[in-house]
Amino acid sequence: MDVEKVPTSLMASLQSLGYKATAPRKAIADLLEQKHQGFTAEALSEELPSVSRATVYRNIKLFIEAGVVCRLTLMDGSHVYSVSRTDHHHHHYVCMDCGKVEEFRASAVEQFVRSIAAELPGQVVDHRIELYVACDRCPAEQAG
Amino acid sequence: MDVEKVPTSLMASLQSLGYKATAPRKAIADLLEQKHQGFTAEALSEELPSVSRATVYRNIKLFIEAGVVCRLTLMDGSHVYSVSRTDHHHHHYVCMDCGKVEEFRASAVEQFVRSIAAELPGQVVDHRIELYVACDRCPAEQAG
DNA sequence: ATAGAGACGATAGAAAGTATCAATATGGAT
DNA sequence: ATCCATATTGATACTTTCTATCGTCTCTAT
Repeated sequence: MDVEKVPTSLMASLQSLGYKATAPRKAIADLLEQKHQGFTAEALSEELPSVSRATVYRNIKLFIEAGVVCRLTLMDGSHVYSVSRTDHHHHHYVCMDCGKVEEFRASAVEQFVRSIAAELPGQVVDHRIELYVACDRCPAEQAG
Repeated sequence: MDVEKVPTSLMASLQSLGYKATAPRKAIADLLEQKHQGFTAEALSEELPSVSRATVYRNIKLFIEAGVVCRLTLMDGSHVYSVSRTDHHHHHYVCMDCGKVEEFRASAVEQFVRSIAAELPGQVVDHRIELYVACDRCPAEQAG
């Protein structure tokens, strides 16, 4: 289990895909840089009243496409988004109470996926692993 | 990786929780017994025009509560439901093409989850593992 | 400075699921 | 077998989350 920080700015990652550096986009990127909890699209939109809701949704999609934001599914089926701090394939655990999201990598999982894949007909195209936790320090960690 | 069939009827599983055996409920249960692909709530509703959409949704929730139906999240974030054929804790793989859902158990995964849990602050409350596959035999397997 | 692709805001609409509530059906008690 | 309390249903309105449309505006390459 390890995580490597990749400090490239979120805006830069969109620009490298050819997307323009517009003001609303920068505002979203700047806000995302601060985020260390999972967030809903709606909440993000509310934090940026100067940016149209449609634009917030559009850009979340682009950030996901660029690989710098991930969408998680909570136990109730709702979605939260999380800024990715690593370049590498990884999975997430989410605190059900404070919304904090952490990334992990574990070769054991990937190995398991490969071994399952070998037993199945066809190809394993992708996989998703999510852990839902109740972190001990929630009350102390409520922040952006 | 193994699967144990539990042939108890879906209706019986609701009745054992104290829910009544109504005609719409039976119709839903009967249809579910046939299902070997994942399905959306909407599609199920369309297959049962004699049952109100609200009743279909309500009962899917009850079947999930009873542990005989599971909700999966596809890669695009949409939800499909799948009839569970086992009593035991398990995970799923879904064919992205034909919608077929299979259950698997693998002690390696559970062991991994325990080992991750040991490294985290707090408790791992739950976990979800989903594999997305493209099964070789899709065209031959399109059926209810 | 300009032009054209890309992006934006505003708003309407789609998709998926939930709430409300009057009418009905079920299952246990009699 | 009948009755009754309560669970359940259907119809519909509503909510939430997200997408499409479209006319206008803004980047960025030249």
